[in-house]
Amino acid sequence: MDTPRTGRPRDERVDAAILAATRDVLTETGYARLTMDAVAARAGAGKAAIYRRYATKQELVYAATVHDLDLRIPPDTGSLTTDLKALIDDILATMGSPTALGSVPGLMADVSADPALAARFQQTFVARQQECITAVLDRAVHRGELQDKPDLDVLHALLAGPVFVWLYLLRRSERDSFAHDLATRLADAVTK
Amino acid sequence: MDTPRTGRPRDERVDAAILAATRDVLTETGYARLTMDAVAARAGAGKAAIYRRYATKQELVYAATVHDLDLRIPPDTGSLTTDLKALIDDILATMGSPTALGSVPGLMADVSADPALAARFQQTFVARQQECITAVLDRAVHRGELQDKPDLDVLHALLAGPVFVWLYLLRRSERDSFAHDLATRLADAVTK
Amino acid sequence: MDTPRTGRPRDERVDAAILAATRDVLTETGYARLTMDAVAARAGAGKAAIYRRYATKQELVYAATVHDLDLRIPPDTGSLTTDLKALIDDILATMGSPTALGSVPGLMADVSADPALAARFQQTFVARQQECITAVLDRAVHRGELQDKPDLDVLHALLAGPVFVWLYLLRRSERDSFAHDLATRLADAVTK
Amino acid sequence: MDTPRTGRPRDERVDAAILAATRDVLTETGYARLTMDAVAARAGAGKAAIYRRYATKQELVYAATVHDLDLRIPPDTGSLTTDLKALIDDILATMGSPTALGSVPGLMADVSADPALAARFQQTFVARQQECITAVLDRAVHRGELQDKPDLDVLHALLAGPVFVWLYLLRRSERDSFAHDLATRLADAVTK
DNA sequence: CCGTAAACGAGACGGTACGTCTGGTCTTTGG
DNA sequence: CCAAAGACCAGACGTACCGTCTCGTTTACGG
Repeated sequence: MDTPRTGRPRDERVDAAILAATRDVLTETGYARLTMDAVAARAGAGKAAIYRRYATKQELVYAATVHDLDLRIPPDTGSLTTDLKALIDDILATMGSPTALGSVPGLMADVSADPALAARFQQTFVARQQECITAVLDRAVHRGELQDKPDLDVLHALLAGPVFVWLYLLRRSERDSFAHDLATRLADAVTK
Repeated sequence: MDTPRTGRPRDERVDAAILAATRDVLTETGYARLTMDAVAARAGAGKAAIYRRYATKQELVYAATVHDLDLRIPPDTGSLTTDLKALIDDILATMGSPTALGSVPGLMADVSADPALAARFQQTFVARQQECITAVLDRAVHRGELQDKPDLDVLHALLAGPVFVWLYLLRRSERDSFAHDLATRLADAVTK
Repeated sequence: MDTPRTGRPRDERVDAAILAATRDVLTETGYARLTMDAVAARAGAGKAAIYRRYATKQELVYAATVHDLDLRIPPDTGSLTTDLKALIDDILATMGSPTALGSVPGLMADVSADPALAARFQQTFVARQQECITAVLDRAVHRGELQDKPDLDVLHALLAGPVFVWLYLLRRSERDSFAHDLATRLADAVTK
Repeated sequence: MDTPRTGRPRDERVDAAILAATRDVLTETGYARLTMDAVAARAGAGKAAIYRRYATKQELVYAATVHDLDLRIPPDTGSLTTDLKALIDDILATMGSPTALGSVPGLMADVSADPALAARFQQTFVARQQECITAVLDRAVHRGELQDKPDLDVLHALLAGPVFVWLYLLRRSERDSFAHDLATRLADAVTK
């Protein structure tokens, strides 16, 4: 490894302060108006301390945001429809937090512009969502609700896409009824 | 109105050159690295000529991009599934053009950050997509494939969301098979 | 020339404001604590306006300082000693101004570190001082006070050097008596 | 005093390495581009080892430079002119060394900006030069070459100033002829 | 057919943020 | 307690971009 053996170690409180400050600024002003100086000032840190950890502004926002978007495998609720509903609720909750609302659209733009960031996005965010979907589908197969599992990418797109569009583009109907309607229709779409 | 009565009229070739230059720059370098100076230089125009037409960079990109995203009402293909397939193909084609690939994610970030832009986005892009969806659903009801039409926003999210996710996030499976799979499952989801 | 033919011309008031602001900041805080941001703020200008005119901080300070160090040919006072006294007084006045006191030592360091700046320094400041010395010597020869003129560089060093040392290093004796003593001794040194 | 009584004694090799590294960097890149990190790296030392010895960058450069500028009382050569010549040669040699050429102008800027440093400069460098001048003058008085000694500060300025200007500003004529010419004229200036 | 008004290319303007670098301090491990 | 290593804060550096403004010139329309 290239881990240094000597010298002053990184201060974990600085790590935390930087990420917390980033989230604060994102929540208050949104991605477009986030500045590195503002984050540094808020964190009580120097800019060098930030750039020692993250090479660019995009990496910083990525790190501060993606960590909070982490999903847990949804608990078994007894049926495919309710499992999907739980998963959708979880995604809506994480992607709909005040911080996420301010940062995710900008983050998506960064990710689609930077292959390196895109690769990391695949391995963390996308992979994690697909794990959760796989778990739900496996349970449905085990219950006998499904004969064969649909293409994972298609189902992923069918689940995450509508949530994304509703959160960042439409946001008109009531949230829970949207989640319920979506879960029901997805179950139908999958079970044919 | 604020229509001027006298003075030199706007040169339409400048209009066209600006939009063409914007699309070129978007395609080559993407939204993040598009600069107004680059567009002006490419168009052989001054920056004032751009700002006379578009108040901000966002408006310029919006105008250059959204015009090409315009959908036509899909022709009647005889069934709901094939109608949906045609609509999805159309959306994939317009949103998947080289220009759109470079600009849409950034444009979405702008839209979600600027309420004024969001309103215009609703009235043009979103409304147009929903018109097409409504036409397809009406035909399905008329054919007797559907009893009652689902909530428009939910179906819109169900259709546009997966397309968006596949284009800008996943893009792994083959395009036509994705479109086919998605159309089939949407038809199932709608007809129950 | 590479003078641009089109475009907005430089605003002379900005030129003046930048130089005036530079002199103000030099006088108030000295060279070591002068910052480009402070100059820009004081001038009511953007940093780009400064860097469009001066490539580096050194060039800016050089331009702002050297202009004020310009000497006039001393008037004929009737004798070599009094001519030298007048010249020394002039140098003491220009190099001893509040702005010069704050900037000259730093400027000398820049000049001796940057050959390009040194060349310009030779052609303006140094050449101008030597013109004045030459004029004084010529008059002395014409009066018959001198048979042959001493080496110009040596006399230049003999005149400017002590002034420099007194101003920036010693500064203990009373100024006019120093000038008088120096002028007398230089006249002796020259006339043998 | 703040002399430590216990613990590990300072490593004299580190002392030497720091000063040697400072002189190397000064010679190679000049004062303006000397950084503490560069000195530390070159010395194979940590920055703390430097700051434990010198409070500021200025003090470090001062220490590294001034030590080499130390003059010895010039030996009696039999006449005022030759004594002055010997002293001038010594000053030219010390202030004209590669290290001094790179550091003295910057050092002068520091000294004139920082009263504390100026005081130490007076007590070491300036005082030492004046000791040498005094010794030369005393000998001249003793020989009967001089009736009364001139003002020490004025003579100091008359001697050191020209040397400084020639070394750092003009540097055109041949060195030894400059020294000879200067010594002769100073002797004339002093003896009237 | 001439004057007015607004368009045009070019590029300077004030302002803001970027990512880098430096100075001087602090904190670790190890001798 | 001292050593090297290197993280820390603060803040200046020079660059890039935005949206505005100013130049000198060109081009339509109305009187």
